Amino acid sequence: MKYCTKQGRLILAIIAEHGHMTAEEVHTVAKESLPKIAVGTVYRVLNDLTSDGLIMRIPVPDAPDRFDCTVTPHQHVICPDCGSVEDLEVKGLAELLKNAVGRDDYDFCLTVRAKCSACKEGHAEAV
Amino acid sequence: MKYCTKQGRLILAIIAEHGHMTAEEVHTVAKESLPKIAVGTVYRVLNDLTSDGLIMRIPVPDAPDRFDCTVTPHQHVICPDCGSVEDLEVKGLAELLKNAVGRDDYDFCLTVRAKCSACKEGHAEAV
DNA sequence: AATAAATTCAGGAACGATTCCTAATTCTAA
DNA sequence: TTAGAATTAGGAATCGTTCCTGAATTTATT
Repeated sequence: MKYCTKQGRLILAIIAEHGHMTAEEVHTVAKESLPKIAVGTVYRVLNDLTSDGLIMRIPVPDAPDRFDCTVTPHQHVICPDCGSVEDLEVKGLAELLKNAVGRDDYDFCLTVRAKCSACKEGHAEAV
Repeated sequence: MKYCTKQGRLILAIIAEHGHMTAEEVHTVAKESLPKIAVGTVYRVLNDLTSDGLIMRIPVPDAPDRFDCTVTPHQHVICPDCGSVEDLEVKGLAELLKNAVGRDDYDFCLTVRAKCSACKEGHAEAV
């Protein structure tokens, strides 16, 4: 239980409060409380928390991974312009996938790229 | 049309023949025909081909991207052990997603992590 | 509480995939 | 064939992330 240290508890709290943060963002916020905390520590703790299932990693193509504390299975919509992340529930996805893959022992990750409402209004074109 | 050069045509042909290759693999094969071809060229051409829609990029979390010449929309199963990639058709996925996202202007990428049959037999545990 | 052993950390170097830069090469058109 | 444009090779630079090392902190033992 690596997250039972000062740094670990802080990082877990940060992820719980804000969602969908990159490791760098976590580091920035963490430094407010622990000014000397190192990037390496943040990455290590994030990895530990992920393997313990307390947070989940959101791999983002062509951008730094993000971390989310929600345990409920859900997907993500990423804005290609500003990089913001929103949760997305796709009902029936698990079932559909199980049929397609033909077995149970798998992991998957689905990310949708779509402009967030803010970026959509600001610009003319859609993705 | 950047792929109308010697290098471009070669790379397109390589992707068409083998599937799911990483840029490095493409480079290795390409050097058999064009020994002086540079990695940068491979990456640039792959990007050009991708934006022109002639090939598709498969982003693989924690591993180099792969490129596929199939244009039919389909997903991929990646073996966490050996890194091999297989195609996967998930019927009804597009429709399901359209409903979840609530609009049309989006891109998405779904990758499943599951042991390939070879790796599954070799080892005891499933993912 | 003092000390030894173990864990965790900060800091920074190293890494791998990819992009960017520049000078040299190759193509194009007249 | 020669100027001008486009593309290349080669390698340096970038960026997210991991790895390494000695220092700091925690834990266990007495």
